[in-house]
Amino acid sequence: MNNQVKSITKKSDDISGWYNDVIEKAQLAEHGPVKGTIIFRPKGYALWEAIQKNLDIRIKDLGAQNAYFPLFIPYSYLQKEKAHVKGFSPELAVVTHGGGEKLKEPVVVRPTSETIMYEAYSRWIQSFRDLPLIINQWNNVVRWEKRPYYFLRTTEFLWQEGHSAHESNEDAQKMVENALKMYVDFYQSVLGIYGYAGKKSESEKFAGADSTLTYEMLMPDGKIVQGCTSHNLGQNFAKAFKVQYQDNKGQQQFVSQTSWGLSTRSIGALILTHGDDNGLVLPPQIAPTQVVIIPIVTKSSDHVSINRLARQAFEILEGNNIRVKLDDSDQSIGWKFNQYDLEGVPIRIEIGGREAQNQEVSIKLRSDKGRVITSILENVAEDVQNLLHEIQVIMFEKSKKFTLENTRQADNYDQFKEIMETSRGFIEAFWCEDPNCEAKIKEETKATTRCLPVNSIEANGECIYCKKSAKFRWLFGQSY
RNA sequence: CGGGGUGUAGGUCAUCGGUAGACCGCCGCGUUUGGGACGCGGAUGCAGUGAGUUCAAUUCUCGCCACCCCGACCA
Repeated sequence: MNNQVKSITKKSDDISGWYNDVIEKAQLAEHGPVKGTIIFRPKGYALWEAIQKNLDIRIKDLGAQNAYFPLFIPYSYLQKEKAHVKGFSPELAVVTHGGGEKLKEPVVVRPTSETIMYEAYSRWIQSFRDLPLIINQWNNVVRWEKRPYYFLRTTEFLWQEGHSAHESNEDAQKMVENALKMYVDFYQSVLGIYGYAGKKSESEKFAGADSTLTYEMLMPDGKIVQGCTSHNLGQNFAKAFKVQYQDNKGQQQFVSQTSWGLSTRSIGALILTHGDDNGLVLPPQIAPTQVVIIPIVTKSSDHVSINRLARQAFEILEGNNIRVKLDDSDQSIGWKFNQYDLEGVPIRIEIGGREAQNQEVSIKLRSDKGRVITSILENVAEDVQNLLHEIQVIMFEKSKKFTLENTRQADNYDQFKEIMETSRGFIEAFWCEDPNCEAKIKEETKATTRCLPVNSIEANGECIYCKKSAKFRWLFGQSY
C-alpha cells in the first residue's frame, strides 16, 4: 500500500493544492491541452447537469424561453457599444482565418452574447406587443484568462445567459431583481452556500451596463467568489443596436434591457465551500448520487440475504425518487468507502452480515463520520429523506455561520488593512464611492468592493480611505 | 505581461554521457473483503521539440513549444 499516491493535500495546509487534488482525484475535471481549458469528466459534468436541471426550471419560471445563438460574432458587432468593447477587448479570442483563407472581417469567439442577440432583437421587436422578450441560452463562452484556475477562472466556461427587453426601465429593473432573487435562492437552498446579494460599484459593474447585481460568497481561504450577475443594461445596447418598438401612441421607443448569468464557476464555489480533507462534500440537492448502498460480504457471510436486502433497499429508495446507487462491484470495502467519501456522496448505507441477520440497514453520513443510524426497510425511505433534508440544512447553516463570523466592520483604514493582512473575509466599511479611493484601497490591500448589500441603511459616515462623507458601508474583500 | 518551476509508461516521479526504472493504476490467475487487501505472472516508452557538442545524448549546451504555480490584469 502506498498512501502517498492516494492521499490528498490537506485543505488547511494548502487550499489550492487541496482544490486541484480533489478535482483531479474525484475525476471532476482535468486540464485541456490549451491553457485555461478544462475537460469536464463525467463526474464533473454531472454536477453541471444537476445545476442546469434545477436552474432551468427557475429560469423558465421567470418567463424565459431557451434559444441558441452562434459562437462566432462579427468583430464589428462588439464595437457598437463603446464600454462593452473596451471592457472585453483584452480577453477576446479572435479568429482571423477560416477555410484556409484570411477572413475579410475577423470573427470573435463570444465572450458573452449581448451583441449578437440584440442585433436579432432589433429585427424581432417592432411593437410594444412584442415585449417583454426574455430569452435564455445555455452555452459556452471564451475569455482569454491569463491565470486560469479550475472552474473559477477558465478560458472557456459554460453558463447560461438570460437576455430580456422591456418597455420601461422599471420593468427591466424588476427583471434584474427577480433574476438575482432566483440565483440567491438557488445558491442558498440548492448549493447550500451563504453569501451577500447587492449592487456592484461603478468600476466593478459589467462593461456596458447601467448597474450590476451580484451574489458574493466567502470561501474558506478568506477570498470571495462572485456567484452570478444580473445587469440592468438600460438603453445602452438598445441605442447601439437600434432595438426599438412602437408604443401604443405610435411613438418609437428604445427598449430597456437586462442580462443575467450563472456559470460553471458555481462548481468551484461548491467544492471550496463544502469539501474537506477526504474530498468533496455535496449538498443532497445537487449530489448526482445521494445515497450509495454498499453490501459487505465476507467469505462466511450469507451472500444471498445480504444481496437481497441491499437490492430491496435500493428499489425502495429508487421508487421514492432518491438518487441511489448500489455498488456490488468487487472492489474492497475500504476502497469503496474512500471512493465515495472522495466523491462526496451524502449518505452511505452499509448492509453486511449483521444487518442481514437483523433485517436492518446502517446509515452513515458523509459529513458526520461519527454518526450511524439504523433503519429497517419499512422506514428507510423516510429516514433517508429526513436525513438528506437535515444534511442540506446543516451544510447551509455552516456556510452561513462561517460567513457571518468572517464579516467584520472596519471603522478606520488601519483596522481595514489589519483584517486584510490576517483573516481577510468580508469587510464592511464606509466608502465615498469615488473610484479613486476604491483603486487605492485595492492597490494597497488587494481588497475590492464586492457589493453594496441590498437593504443597506443610509448613515452619516466617513470614507475609510479619504475620510470624506460616505452614505453606506460597502462590502470589501479579495476576489478570486 | 513579469517571476519561478516542470516536460521520462495512463498517473506521480526516480535515474543517468553507453539507448530506462520504482510506486500507483491496468490485464490474467488464485486467496481475500465491517475504512484505500495480498501473492504470482503480464502489458504499456520515438524520454515535449529542433539544433549543437560527442564514437555515443533521456542525460551536457543553446533555441523553440507547451503546461503548472505565484504576481499583475480581468466579466
